[in-house]
Amino acid sequence: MPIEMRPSQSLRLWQQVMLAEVRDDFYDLTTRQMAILLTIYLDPPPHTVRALAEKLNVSKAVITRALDTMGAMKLVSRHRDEKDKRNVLIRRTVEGALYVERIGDVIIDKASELPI
Amino acid sequence: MPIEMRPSQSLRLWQQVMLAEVRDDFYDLTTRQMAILLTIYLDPPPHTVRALAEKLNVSKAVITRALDTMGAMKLVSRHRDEKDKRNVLIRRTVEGALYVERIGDVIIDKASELPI
DNA sequence: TCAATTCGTTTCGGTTCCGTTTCCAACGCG
DNA sequence: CGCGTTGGAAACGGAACCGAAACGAATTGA
Repeated sequence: MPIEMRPSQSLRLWQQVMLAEVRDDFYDLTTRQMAILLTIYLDPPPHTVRALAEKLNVSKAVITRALDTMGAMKLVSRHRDEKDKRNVLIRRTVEGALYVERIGDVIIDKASELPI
Repeated sequence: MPIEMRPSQSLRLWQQVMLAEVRDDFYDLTTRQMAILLTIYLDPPPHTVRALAEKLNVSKAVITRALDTMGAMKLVSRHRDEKDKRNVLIRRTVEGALYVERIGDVIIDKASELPI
């Protein structure tokens, strides 16, 4: 069964998750960074800079910088593609997996508390 | 009935909404700005800088700056409280209401498309 | 009345992000 | 081999944001 929500519920859910994120500010990711992170963790690998840039409709430089930031946070890691050494493959990390998992927990938690 | 989701569904929903936001970049709001905007539109007025700052657990300066930005985008408006002229009351705008409504539409849309 | 408090804004110095352009190593094809 | 193409990073100047602190105006209350 597909998830069904009324407009007021969807917005309230969004607000509650955003508030949780701001209040406990685990990592202060931008919307773009969050979209990149989730794509890396949810879509099947391999992930390259170029492919991510196309999927998000942004420039490659945006992806490179986001990977710099999230790499420093240890949320993702970069590795040269040995098959084609021009490519960089982006991989998940244990820390990143935990972070993403926690986001999912927050969403489910807030969804379950939603007024009917 | 409360909304129920499995972890994979919740994360996929989050990703899809983030991707929609990034790709069509309507307004490029930060997580904080989005939390503030939704609170103004979903929680009952009146909204003051101080109350918003407490609700989000951030400094008043953060709220002031976010209101500057979103005010320039015409998503919210500021008015002096005539009862107590130290206060600033933050109000909704037509443009902001449309924007918030659209976010709700995206969430519902993406939720309905979620794999079972 | 006048000092203390409250509210929101502004300023400071610093960091991070942005878009664009330029660069370089690796590839692939003639 | 040489040369155009590709993938990603680096460089550039500009814009936005940050926390902390200082600031004025409005209010309170002794």
